[in-house]
Amino acid sequence: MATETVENYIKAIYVLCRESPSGEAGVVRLAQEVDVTKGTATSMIKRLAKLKLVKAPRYSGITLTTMGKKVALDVLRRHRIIETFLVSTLNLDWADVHEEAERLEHALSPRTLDRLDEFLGRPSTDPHGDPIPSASGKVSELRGKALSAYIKGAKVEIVRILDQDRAFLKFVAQSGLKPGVCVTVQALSPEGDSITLQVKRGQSVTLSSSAAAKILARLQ
Amino acid sequence: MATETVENYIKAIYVLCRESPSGEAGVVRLAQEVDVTKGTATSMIKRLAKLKLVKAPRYSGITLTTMGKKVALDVLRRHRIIETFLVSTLNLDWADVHEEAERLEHALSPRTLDRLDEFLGRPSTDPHGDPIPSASGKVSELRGKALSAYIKGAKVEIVRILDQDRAFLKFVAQSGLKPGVCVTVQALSPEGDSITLQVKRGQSVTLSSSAAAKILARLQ
DNA sequence: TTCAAAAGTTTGACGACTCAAACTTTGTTG
DNA sequence: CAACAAAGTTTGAGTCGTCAAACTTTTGAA
Ligand SMILES: [Mn+2]
Ligand SMILES: [Mn+2]
Ligand SMILES: [Mn+2]
Ligand SMILES: [Mn+2]
Repeated sequence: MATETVENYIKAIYVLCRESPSGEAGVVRLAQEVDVTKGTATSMIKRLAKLKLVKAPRYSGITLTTMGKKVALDVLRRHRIIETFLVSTLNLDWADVHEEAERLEHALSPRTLDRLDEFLGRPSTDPHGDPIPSASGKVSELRGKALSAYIKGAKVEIVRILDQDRAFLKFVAQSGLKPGVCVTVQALSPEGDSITLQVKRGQSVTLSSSAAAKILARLQ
Repeated sequence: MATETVENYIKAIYVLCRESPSGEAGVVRLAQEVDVTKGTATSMIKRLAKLKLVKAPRYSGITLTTMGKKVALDVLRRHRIIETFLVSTLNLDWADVHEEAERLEHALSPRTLDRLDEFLGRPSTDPHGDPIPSASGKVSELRGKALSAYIKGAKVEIVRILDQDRAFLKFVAQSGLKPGVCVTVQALSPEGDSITLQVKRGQSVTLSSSAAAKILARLQ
C-alpha cells in the first residue's frame, strides 16, 4: 500500500492536473499544495516515478499513470465519503470537515469504507458537491458551469463549490449558496468584475468574478 | 502532539503496567506488543523519557509519568469510542474492530471524537466491555472478577473480555459469551484445569482456566 | 555461589521524509 | 537576441523509526 505521504502527493497531483488546461501538474504548485519546499517535491516525484505512479520527464510536466489515477480516485473516494459522514451524521461544520477527512482518509480499510458508504445510502456527491468516485474508480467530474458563465436572469441551482478553503466555505454558507440551493442571476457587472445573485425573495449577494468562478451551478 | 508511533508505545506501556503485578512494563514484552525488536524498543523508550512521558531507570522497569498516563488514557478513549461506533453503527464484526481502531485512533480530532461520543449516547464501555475513559482522563478499571474465580452454581453476567486476539474473540462470540450475557457455573474441574458454563437452557460450554481467566463476570 | 539464559543496551546502518541553499533549465520580454 | 525571473533540480544535512548483531547487566537454578 501507498504510504500516507504518497497518497497525499498523488491526490494533489490528480487535482492539479484536473485544474490545469494542459492536464499536467507543476512542481511549485504541487509543493504548495502538500506544504513542502519545491526541492522536497522534486525528490518525492522521483520516488513516485520509481513506483510507477507518475510520469515526469525532467524539467517538464507531471502526469499520473493509470495506476496513479487509480490511487488518486481511491483516496478521493475515501475523502469524500468521510466528509459526507462528518457533515450528515455527526453534524460537523461544512467548512471544517476537509481537514479532518485529510487525516481519516488514510486510516479506513476497504471493508469499513464500504460499510460507511452503505450507512450513508451510497451518496453520489459530498457536502461540497464534489462527485464521489465509485468503488471501481469511475467519476463524473462534469456537472454544471461556473456561476460567472450564466446570463442575467438565469435561474440556476448551485451544484458544487471548487474550493476547500475554510474562510471561503464559511462565506459561501453564510451567503446561503450551498449545493442544492436555487438562485437567480440578478446583475452582471463586467466593469465591477462582479455578479449579483438573488438567493431568496429579498435577499441578494454580490460576488467577485473569481469567487463566482469557484461556484458551479446548472440551469433551472 | 505525540506522533502515531509514540501514541502506540504509550498505550502499550499503559496496558502492560496494568497487567503486571509490579506495575511496571518490560522492554521485551513492549517490543512484542508494538511489533519491533527489543533494540528498537529500548531506543524509543529513551525518546519517551526525553519527552517526559515515561520513567525508565537503566536496566529496570518502565512506568508512565502523569503526562504519559494522560496520553495513554486519551488514546484508549479514542480507541474504544471508535470500536463502539464500528460495531454498533456500522455493524462490523466484534472480532475485527480492534485492528481498525488501531489506525483510526490516531486520526480523530477532539471535536470529532466528542461528536462521535455524543452520537453514540456517551457509552461507558466498548463492545468488549472495556471501560471508556472520560474526556477528563478518568477510568474505572475494576468491574467483575475472572470467571475462573467463581464457585459452582454461581449465576453471573459476563462484563468484559480481556483479550483483543481475533481468534479468541471469534471463539467467545461463537460460545455466546459476549458482555451482557448471563451464565451459570455448572462445573469446576481443577484436575482438568477447566470450567463448564451453562449459557442458555440446554447449551453449555467448557473453557480452559486460562481462557476463563480472560473473561470477567459479576454476580447475578 | 556460580554461571547460563533472559532481559536490556549499544552500535552502525538504512529508508522515508523533510529543509535550506546553491545550482540549472526554460520561457519571457525588452 | 540577451538577460532575467520563474520553474525545476541537486546537494548536504537532519529527524524519525526501524533492523541485525554484538554487547552488558540481571536473575534464578543448580
Ligand atoms: Mn490526507
Ligand atoms: Mn469536499
Ligand atoms: Mn494505534
Ligand atoms: Mn476493545
